[in-house]
Amino acid sequence: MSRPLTIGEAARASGVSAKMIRHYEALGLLPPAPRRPSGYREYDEADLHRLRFIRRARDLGFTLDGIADLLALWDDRTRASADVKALALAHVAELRRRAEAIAGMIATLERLAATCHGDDRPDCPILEDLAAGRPPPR
Amino acid sequence: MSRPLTIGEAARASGVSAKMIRHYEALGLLPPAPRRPSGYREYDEADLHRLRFIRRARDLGFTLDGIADLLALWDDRTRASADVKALALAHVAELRRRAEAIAGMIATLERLAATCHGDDRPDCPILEDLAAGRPPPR
DNA sequence: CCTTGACCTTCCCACCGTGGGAAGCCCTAC
DNA sequence: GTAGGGCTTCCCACGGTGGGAAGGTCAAGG
Repeated sequence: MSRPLTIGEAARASGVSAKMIRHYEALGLLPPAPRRPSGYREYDEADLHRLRFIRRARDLGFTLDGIADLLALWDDRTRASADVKALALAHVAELRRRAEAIAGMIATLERLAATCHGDDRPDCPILEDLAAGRPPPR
Repeated sequence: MSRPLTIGEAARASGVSAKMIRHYEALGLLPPAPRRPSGYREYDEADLHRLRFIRRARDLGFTLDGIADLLALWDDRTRASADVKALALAHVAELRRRAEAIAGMIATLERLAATCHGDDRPDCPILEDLAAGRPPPR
């Protein structure tokens, strides 16, 4: 039974900035915080829990939309674990797509950089390749 | 010596949308296009070349700032190829950082998903882990 | 010549997620 | 009672892209 926290304290304790806490509340990820007569928001342990949940999910690359879905499942004690797993795996698939895209870029750039002698002469296969600009696929 | 292109034709030929062509011009990545008396922009082969350069650089994940740097080097016929190579390798380093961050997320999520039985029972280690929310590193 | 439809112009607004900062009130410790 | 830090709301910015409104222009066909 501890004293309620101010938004700044909740921010420090959760790793979510005060600015973002207000924003998440406005988005509906958090229930509207109760207010002191002065208008100050108050937070308790349950709110901290939810904030840390959000923080962790963001660290795992979930979008706020995805987090909203996760929170809905979290709030529903009768959810099937399969639902959560499906969400997680769909996100993994998305992350893999991004990773592959990046890997492709790295491969191309490494290949180009390898053929660039990198001295003070001006000719450079990297720029030449960029300039070549093969026919745009779309 | 062909007829100048309209912005729409340049867009189709370069893979950069008309909207983005105007935007890039406003940003200074492209020189202001000459105009017909009606105000229509006109593009020639050199412009197409530059647009395809930008398109390709974006496909390789360069930011518009990075592209501005690349274009400056491209425009400077006396640049040292080492300068270009340094830019490219710095970008590769950045891409690698992103790829590693994503790989970490994937690893964590896969580990969690593996321990989630994924049936219609409600208990789920994925949500439990998110909820646990270890002390925020910052 | 005139209409039609595709194209162009500028302008503003949206997304996502986050931060900066102004103007003004509140709370605590001295 | 005053100083300082914290809180409130509000608007604006970033990067990069798209949507769409309101209006002018072009080419082809009748």
